[in-house]
Amino acid sequence: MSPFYAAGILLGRAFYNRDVVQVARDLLGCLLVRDSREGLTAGIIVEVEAYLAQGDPANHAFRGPTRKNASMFGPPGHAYVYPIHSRFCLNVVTEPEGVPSAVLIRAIEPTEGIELMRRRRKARSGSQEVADLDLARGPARVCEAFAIDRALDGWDLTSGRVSWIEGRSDAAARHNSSVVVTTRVGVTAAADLPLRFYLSDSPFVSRRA
DNA sequence: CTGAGGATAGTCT
DNA sequence: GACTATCCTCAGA
Repeated sequence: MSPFYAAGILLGRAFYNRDVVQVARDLLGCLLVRDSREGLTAGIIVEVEAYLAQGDPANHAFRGPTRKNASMFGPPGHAYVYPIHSRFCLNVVTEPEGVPSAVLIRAIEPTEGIELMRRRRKARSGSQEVADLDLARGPARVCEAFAIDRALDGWDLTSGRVSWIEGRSDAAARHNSSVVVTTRVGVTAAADLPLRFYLSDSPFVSRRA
């Protein structure tokens, strides 16, 4: 297996500097970590979507660079965080600098800091208790549970500080019996492209095919 | 389970 | 000022 995948090892620039679909598939089972003043949260990535640099009108960079999508044109391994409907979504930039492709993190299975995630999600949903299965099921919920907002737009995820991603764990690999491929959620353009990937046996996936 | 409605930053006219 | 959007929640069937 590629050294990219080593469990507990920080994913470096080379991991992200590859074809966006390949990176998307390889991110399944990896560990997203967020270190904040409130504490540490982490979880296994179970669902992602790819946004292509070419021929993909659903990509925010489809019509060229703007202030909003600037991070997508930056180096691979940086975060692209953008606001939507009063919430945020986290993408990971892939392929060489100047090529605006990215992977949307759509759902995570929490493994560390679960109590902190419960507090954050509860606070954001009108003090209603949030089921553990729903803590990070959906891209905006991921950002709420992990306290990711616009301040992290452009952040270098290979720095190993504040927020980063580690290679696939053995436990996740065992669970990763198969990957399901479907069309992307919530996009109206290029709605037929098979660019959503999730772990088939994870109950933390946002929507099943 | 599905569908309607809330809600806000960025972009365009 | 109007329109769009990589969504979420909840009411109703």
